[in-house]
Amino acid sequence: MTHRIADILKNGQPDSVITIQGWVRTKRDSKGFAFVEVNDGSSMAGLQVIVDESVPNYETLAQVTTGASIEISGVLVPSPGKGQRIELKAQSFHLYGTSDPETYPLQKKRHSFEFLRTIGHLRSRTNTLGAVMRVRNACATAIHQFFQERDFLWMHTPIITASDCEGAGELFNITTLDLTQVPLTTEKQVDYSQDFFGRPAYLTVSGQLEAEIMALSFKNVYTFGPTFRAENSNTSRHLAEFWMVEPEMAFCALDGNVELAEAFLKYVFQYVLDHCADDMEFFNKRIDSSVLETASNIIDSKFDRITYSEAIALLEKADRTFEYPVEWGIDLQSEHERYLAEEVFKKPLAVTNYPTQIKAFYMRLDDDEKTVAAMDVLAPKIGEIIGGSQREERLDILERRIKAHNLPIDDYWWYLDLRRYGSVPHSGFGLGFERLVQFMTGMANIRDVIPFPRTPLNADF
RNA sequence: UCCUCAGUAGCUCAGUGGUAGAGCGGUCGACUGUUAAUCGAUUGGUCGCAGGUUCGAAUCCCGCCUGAGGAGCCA
Repeated sequence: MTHRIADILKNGQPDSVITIQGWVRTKRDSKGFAFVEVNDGSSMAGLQVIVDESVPNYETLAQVTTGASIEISGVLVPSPGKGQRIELKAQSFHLYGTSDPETYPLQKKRHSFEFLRTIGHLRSRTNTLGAVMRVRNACATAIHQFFQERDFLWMHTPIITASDCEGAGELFNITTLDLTQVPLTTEKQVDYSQDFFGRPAYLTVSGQLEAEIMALSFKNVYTFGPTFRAENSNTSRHLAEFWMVEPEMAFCALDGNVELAEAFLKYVFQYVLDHCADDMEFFNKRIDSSVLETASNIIDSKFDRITYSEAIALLEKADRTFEYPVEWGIDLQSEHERYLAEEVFKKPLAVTNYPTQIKAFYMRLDDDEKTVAAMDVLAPKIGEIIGGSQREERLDILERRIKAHNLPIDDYWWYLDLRRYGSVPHSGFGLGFERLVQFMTGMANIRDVIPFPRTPLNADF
């Protein structure tokens, strides 16, 4: 039986006989003995192992270099050196796979994230990416735990969609047609009747509409899965393939939606602090010295709530000029969102009731019809982290709004049916999972918080 | 997609018209408690690609490719 290094570092007692398996991070040689630091991905810190001449096969230690895979058995002893409570005195070791130091790209020194992206198959062995992946895993666990504790059903909404009526962003077309010989109709259009689904098909850009179907059967549901946008956007906040969390609640108005969003963020941040303390300290020390403060700020402060109109009033009386001028009716720019979250409130806030013209057709029309029941949660440093709304549940108004947006109303037959048969007020929101991990860790680039980022011109690994 | 910047050794970078450089890494050696070990020696190049100007180009000009930051769009 082998031991997990994280458990040994935390609970390992002197004189215990243990076996570990992992990858060598560094080796420090001296005459007659060497220190080997081994990491198995279970924690930020590795276990320091002392191998001296008395160990069988000592001569093969020369091949134990950075990146090599190894199994070591020995006795735990208190460490006389600084930096670790205990260390492993090796009695035997087995070298599984060597790692040629001439060509192994990871060095002991710090690498740029840009370089690490070019070695996506090895970067997860670094301190930072290791910490990111553990935090990412904890976030995902926290999300499921949060919703499951509240009896939300996890719903697997489709990844392939045959209607482009979701209306958010550019879609990836999927097809089994021979692209070197595309069948054409008599009107010289692509003849999709010969394609796999007999019609154009795409990768999903949102599971919301299907989540609404499920909410109107099970009351509270959530989706958590991959989402695709074919936008040619090259920023530190966009991916072509990302994961999205979308809760949807029946018999729930906008207030309940804001309450859920607040409870959700607090829960996830607390969970990660509880389960990834070392990793979070690492981010605070090496990546962004404000992540711990931000986390406690999220957990401890009651989110403020203001309407869009109140937000505009605050921006208009701000003693500074914005690149984008402020007036009622504009969509809030990132500079506006950051001003509100970072300088006015200095904590997360929910902005509600945006102008009808700038929001999606499915958001519930307010009584004056000038605004809709939308909500965005704005956070310091990151801006919008959650976007959601109460959905329009009134059939006649929804039909009117679909027409006003010049959308093909026949495509929405099933969405309208939900308002025809047992319609109820319902609400939900969407959260970009990678942006949450970014927010949590302080990582500047979204490509470094997902194992294998897909962006324009980049689909390696 | 737009704007700005960048691309030189395995990595991080210096080098603004005249012999291709440094630190780190790697290799070899020394060292009985290291922690980014230390010390000594050594190794290492299609200067992104293609064209042009020039006696001479990493350096100046044109085009392209790739990356980063910002913007837009958004999650």
